[in-house]
Amino acid sequence: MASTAEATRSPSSNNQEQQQPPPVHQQPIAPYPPQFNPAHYPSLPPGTYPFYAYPVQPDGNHDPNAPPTTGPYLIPIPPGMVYAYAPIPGQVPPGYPPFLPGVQPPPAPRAKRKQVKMACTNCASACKRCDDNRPCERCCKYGIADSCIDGVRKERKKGLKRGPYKRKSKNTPGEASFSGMTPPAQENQAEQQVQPISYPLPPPEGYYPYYYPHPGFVPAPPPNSDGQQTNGESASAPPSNAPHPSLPHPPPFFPLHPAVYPSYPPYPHGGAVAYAPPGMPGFVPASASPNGEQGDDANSKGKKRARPREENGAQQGKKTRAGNENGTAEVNGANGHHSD
DNA sequence: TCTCTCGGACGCTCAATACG
DNA sequence: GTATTGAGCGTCCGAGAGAC
Ligand SMILES: [Zn+2]
Ligand SMILES: [Zn+2]
Repeated sequence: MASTAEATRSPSSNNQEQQQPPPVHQQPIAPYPPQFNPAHYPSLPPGTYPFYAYPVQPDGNHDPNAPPTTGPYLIPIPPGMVYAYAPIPGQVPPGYPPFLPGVQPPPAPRAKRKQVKMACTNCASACKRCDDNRPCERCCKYGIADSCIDGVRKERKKGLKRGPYKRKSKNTPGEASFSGMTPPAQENQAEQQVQPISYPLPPPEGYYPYYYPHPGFVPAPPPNSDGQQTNGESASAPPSNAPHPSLPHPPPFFPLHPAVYPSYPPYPHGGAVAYAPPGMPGFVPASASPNGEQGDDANSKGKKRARPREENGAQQGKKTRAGNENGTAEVNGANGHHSD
């Protein structure tokens, strides 16, 4: 995408430099403009706010803790058209514009901790992060590489009776596929009737879905003097500006000029992770890669930190560890901690 | 400031259980 | 047979303490 606030507007907005509108994040939120049929979008949950995108790392990961590179990216579409959940909810990295005043970002979901399959004995006994290399990084760092070996996993006990399982039925109609991708703030709102939506691609871990007009399209320009709707195929528009073939004619939206909007890099694989309502012609995820690979392990895992460790027990349905909290931690040798 | 210790949160795995 | 559950067993976060 065109990176900063510089990159905005439609191709016909060449003479806008003189006006210098305020940064997008300082402009008021407006409803979807009429040319965007609201019926095509899920209703906007309360607290939605303009979308900020953050730079990606060279490896394709999207690290909100990384220092800003070229400054904040803002969706290069006129303000008011973009409503989204932040890709990293609840956070604005230092140096980035704040969320709109009075707008409450949804709480950040807890980042999932990634474990190695087997920690080396040194790291295991120190309760420190290990890696898959031998010697591991920590052992190298502390000069104990020679003793960096895998521990031995205990065999799990067999034949333990468990009693009946509770069956938690899968998605009942009406709640289904949104679950797990819905910001907690929205999930609580019973009145927010959410239609089951199946997304063409799963978002990278930690991302919420967001909705906005495809970044490659802007509202169609007003009719010309003939009263005819112009389109990208007209002589006044460059050929590369042709409307998406799937769009009705005349197209409701215009593709952006690729020179103005060359790409959409804030997301892995060089494209935005966009999820359009099903059946919306032209609203194709910008990064819907031909091979369908996206949000895979390689780019979405293992990058997150900062586990907010305050709220004890208020886990999202996380099992509680019976028997460990009350001094019986060593039963069965499980959690075999620091046993000397 | 760095390293070590360690309580305990939480991830991963897979046997037990449920179900078609 | 496959799918799901949920506990065993593991990793490792992060606070506190001690050493330098
Ligand atoms: Zn290690
Ligand atoms: Zn090691």
